Amino acid sequence: MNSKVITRFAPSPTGYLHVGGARTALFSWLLARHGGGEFLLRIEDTDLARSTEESVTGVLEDLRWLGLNWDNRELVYQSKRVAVYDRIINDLIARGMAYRAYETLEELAAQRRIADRAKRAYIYRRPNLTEEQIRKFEAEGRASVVRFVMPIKEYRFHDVVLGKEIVLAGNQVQDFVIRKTDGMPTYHFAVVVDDAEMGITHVLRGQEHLLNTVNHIGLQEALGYPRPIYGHLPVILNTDGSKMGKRDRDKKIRHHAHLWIKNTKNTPADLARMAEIPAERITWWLEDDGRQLEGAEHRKVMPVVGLKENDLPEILVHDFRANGYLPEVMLNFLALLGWSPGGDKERMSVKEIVELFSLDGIGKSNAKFNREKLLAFNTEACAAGPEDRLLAGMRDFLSVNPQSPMNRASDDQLRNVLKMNAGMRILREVEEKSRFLFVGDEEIEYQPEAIEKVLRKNDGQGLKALGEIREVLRGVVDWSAHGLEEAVKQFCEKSGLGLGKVAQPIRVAVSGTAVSPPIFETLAMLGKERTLRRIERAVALPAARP
RNA sequence: GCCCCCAUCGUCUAGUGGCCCAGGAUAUCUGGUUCUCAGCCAGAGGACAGGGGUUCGACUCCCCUUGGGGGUACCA
Repeated sequence: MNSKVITRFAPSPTGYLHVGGARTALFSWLLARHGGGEFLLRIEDTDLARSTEESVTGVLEDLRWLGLNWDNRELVYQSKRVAVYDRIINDLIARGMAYRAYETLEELAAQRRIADRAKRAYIYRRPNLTEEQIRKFEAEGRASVVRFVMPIKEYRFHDVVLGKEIVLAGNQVQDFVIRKTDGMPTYHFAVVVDDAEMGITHVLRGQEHLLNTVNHIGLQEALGYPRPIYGHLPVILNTDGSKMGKRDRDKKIRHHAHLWIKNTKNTPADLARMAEIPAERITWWLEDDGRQLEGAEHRKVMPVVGLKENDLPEILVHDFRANGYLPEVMLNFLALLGWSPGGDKERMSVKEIVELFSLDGIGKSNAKFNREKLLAFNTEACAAGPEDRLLAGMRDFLSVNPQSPMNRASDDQLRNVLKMNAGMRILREVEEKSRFLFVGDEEIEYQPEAIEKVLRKNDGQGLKALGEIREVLRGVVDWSAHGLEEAVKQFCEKSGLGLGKVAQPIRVAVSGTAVSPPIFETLAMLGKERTLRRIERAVALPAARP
């Protein structure tokens, strides 16, 4: 009975789920599913200031999209369990294993500075307060935290991912805070209590927690809790080696900010004004590549410098969804980021991954997130995907892109579009290449470069061809991809024009761009009437740049 | 500064002392296919960070150096 594996994912709802968190969740989920165990979800919202219900909703939705289902019907919210934590903390205090500490943040910072100047690590140890001092602090109404009396000794634990014993010397441990001035427990305390109460057997988490584990062990020993098995996952990095989620987006926005300033002859101060951010903040940011803006500031700067959300590299699970990656591909790719079944096996279904998963296949070193490979995986999955799978994927993609005109398409139309777009890499490409099929004939926006290059170049050669092919198309009776191909190819042969010289002008006329699905299928789907109307409109375009 | 972790092609990795002058994927390059984009097909180049040990034998074990990452919060 006690051999049953119980794992958990415990996000703190301070933002949406990013790929690092998703991978942690995935590995915990895999560990549970592989052994027929349980996977539980808990919301670590002890940081009242940063936690939001909105991000809880978002994280849950992303997990559902990925198919990482959890087994507890009732979610555990730490913020709702303060009474439980309080009881245990008060008991620790009564037993002399925890105590109130009265230093202000400033006082602590000053002590750290002193240690820093002496080139020592700052270690907090219990100050010797007299009864009288304590009474005075309390009388002053001075705020206090509760610190745990961390037994000073060497701590060691086995890490299943690293496959080794982690040792921390006694002089490295300190009395850490377990209850904050606002009355909330710290992460370190709540995590220990909840893991024990939920019967968690295996804790997989990011490597940033590696040394925190000794604090948790200290607490477990004081409270008489069993120690779960720990495994600390390597970090996922950006291509430039920075931590994933941090730098890539900032870098791109900064780049565009510089371009914007250069091209529009504006100043950083103008940018600051238009983005409604203090000018000092913007100049501070722009003058050093090592500096970064906050997410909220990014969102203000982006529209000013002409960037849209999906111009930025994807970091959040939701970004990948909104760009049209398939969740099972994300899972496959994420699983491979730091784990391998051994041998040459790479493309796996979720079921296979569950079957093959094991802790000792997890790597120890940090991995850089490689978008090209993910793209290749997605391309392959799209090519292999059954029609219904792709249709469902497309519907899901459209549901998170409600502004797309393709939301108007029927299932049959979508199936058709999907088929025409064989070779797609992500569903967003399908949308971008085919959306023109679902907008009104008068709403087609011609791209200036396309007009120039395909229609006007060489004395309006394209326009001329377009005028001629219009007549041919008017006479086409069998308006199917096949019938159209026959008619157009015949025309090409007769007039000595390459197919490209004819297809491109038609493409621009019906889509407004130089890129579309194969032309005959496209025209067949658009229908004779709409095709001719769009060609009319294009033919009427001025022959030279106005 | 102090503490901790890590180290195979550009990237993700296989490899657990001889099967490896290192395999796969992706990216790159070359050629082919094509009405655009994408795709597809064929082929090529590309790595054991450096230095010491241990051993008959090290990519594999040990040590040092270097490099990368994490922690050093009343954030998680």
